[in-house]
Amino acid sequence: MLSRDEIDALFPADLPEVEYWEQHYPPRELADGAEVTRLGPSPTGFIHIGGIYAAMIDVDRSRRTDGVYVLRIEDTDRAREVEGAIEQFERAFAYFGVSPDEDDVRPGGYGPYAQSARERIYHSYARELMRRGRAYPCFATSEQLQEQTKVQQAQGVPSGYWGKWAMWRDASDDDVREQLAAGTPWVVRFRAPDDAIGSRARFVDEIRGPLEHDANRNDTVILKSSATSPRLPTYHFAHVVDDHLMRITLVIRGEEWISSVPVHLQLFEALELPQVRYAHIAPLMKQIPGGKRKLSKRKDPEASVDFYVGEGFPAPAMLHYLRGLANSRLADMPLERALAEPILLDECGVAGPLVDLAKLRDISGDHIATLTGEQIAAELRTWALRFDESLVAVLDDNRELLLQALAIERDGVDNPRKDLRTWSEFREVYGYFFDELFTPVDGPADERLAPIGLEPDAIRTFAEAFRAAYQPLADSAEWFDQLRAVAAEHGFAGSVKEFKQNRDQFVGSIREASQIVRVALTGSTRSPDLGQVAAVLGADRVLARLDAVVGSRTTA
RNA sequence: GCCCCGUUCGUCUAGUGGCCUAGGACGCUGGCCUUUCACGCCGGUAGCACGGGUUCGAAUCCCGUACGGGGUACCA
Repeated sequence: MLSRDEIDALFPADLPEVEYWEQHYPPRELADGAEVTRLGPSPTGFIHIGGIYAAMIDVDRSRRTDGVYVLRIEDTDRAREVEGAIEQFERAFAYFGVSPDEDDVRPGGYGPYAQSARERIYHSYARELMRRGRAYPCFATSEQLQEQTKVQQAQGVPSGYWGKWAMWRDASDDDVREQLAAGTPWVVRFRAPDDAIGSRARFVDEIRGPLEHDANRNDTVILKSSATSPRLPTYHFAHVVDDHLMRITLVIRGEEWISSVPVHLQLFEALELPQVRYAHIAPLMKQIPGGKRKLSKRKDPEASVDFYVGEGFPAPAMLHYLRGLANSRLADMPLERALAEPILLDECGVAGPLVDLAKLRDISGDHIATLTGEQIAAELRTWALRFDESLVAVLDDNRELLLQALAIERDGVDNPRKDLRTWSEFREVYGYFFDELFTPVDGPADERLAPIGLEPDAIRTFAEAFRAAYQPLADSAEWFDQLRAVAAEHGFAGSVKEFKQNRDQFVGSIREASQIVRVALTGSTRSPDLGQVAAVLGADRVLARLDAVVGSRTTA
């Protein structure tokens, strides 16, 4: 082992001792039971919906216990960094109400909160480990390591840097000095405990209970190689140092980390630091032919938070859905209560759930149905500002019309319609109220009229007659009576039942007649009560749209 | 290869040895309500991965197998 002076010479002379950091980041003064949680995203592109899922649980645990939720940017892999990723995080977290209590824009005394800015801290601890003989420099090249892995695989022994394969673990001081003097690039490796091989690591996971794993035998890298600053730590080392110094109590992270817990435990022990507690959550999955897999950033648009925000799923609906995934107890509650109730770790599922957009849409529709027209107008506008610029102008120019349209079967009704599930659906579901967003049908043969199942001639005839007799009656029942009257005159049965009993005697039933008018006015076979729609539209629009069905032969 | 985590209706799940001829929700679907579209209401559909144990009794406990996910990186 190198002398203390030789080890210290590998680091800047003014590098603080670990005691300095311990005092600089003292234990937090929080009540008993307060949880300090953290999320450590890498700025490698868009934020994954799983990140929001984890953040939501972090926020819940910390707020419930009067603790703190910290956001730490894990940017130790500079090669994968993407420009603007941090701003994107900020926006996504704000949208879902899971902004951190502490990060670089809301410093809390435990920063900096980006790992790339914490280099000196890691170095202090790495040097300390080296002084204690618990870490050492390694000069192996990646070619050497790859070659060794091949040999290990051929021999059927576990691959890795351990036992006799750990070539620099017990190298002579002279060999080390020689490499250092020659300027060979080096990394710092942790010296796994000598008794690790063959022993087991045991720990308790807050979600899964007692877990057991082979103890780590690898001398894992803790400081990566780099000729110039920054010489960054690996995840394992950064996790231990940061989570200790930030005084994190509860680490909630993906289950892919379970296999790494043994090395983390060894690191805490070697540094003589108290352990954090762990909760490993199941990953969000996606259905694929023949099975399911983890939602992939690259392949699945619905893995991205942008997808949900862009589609216009309201944040409360998303949160309700995500909470239900975490604790199924919450899925069955009304939204407001589901958001207020705590997320319990021991109730979290252990198998990765599939993200079910049909279910999300259902929840979203339920939520929007509880909003007032004013609220919908406001939310919709906020969404459109970002994703549908041209819609904003239409909404602003027709505010009264918009509110009237939204009021149909919503205001003062026991069970509002659930026709709007996302903001992006607005154009499709309510667009026909606005001339700017509506394309009138193109004659009786327009394909939008096809689902009714009548001949174009019959459609034209009825539309023409209805148009001729049209009265803009305000009362919805009276309004519909005139439709019934015209329908009866033109051979439509008064009820579906009547029509079914004597098909040959009728052109269709009141249903078909109504649908002709519905498609004429709205372009769709689905819409709220026709009388109310017509009242909001106004007589001029109604007549013009009926004319459009009749077609060029009798343009009004 | 080795190690770890998992596996209840299509999906999310309840279920911790008898309350389970397995409950709820979404989806799909039949009907009712209705002058039209919906909403709502009532009903239906469909599941304990497989094989051995333990037990008077197992979805629940044990063992094995299969399948899925993850780890075995100077990625996180």
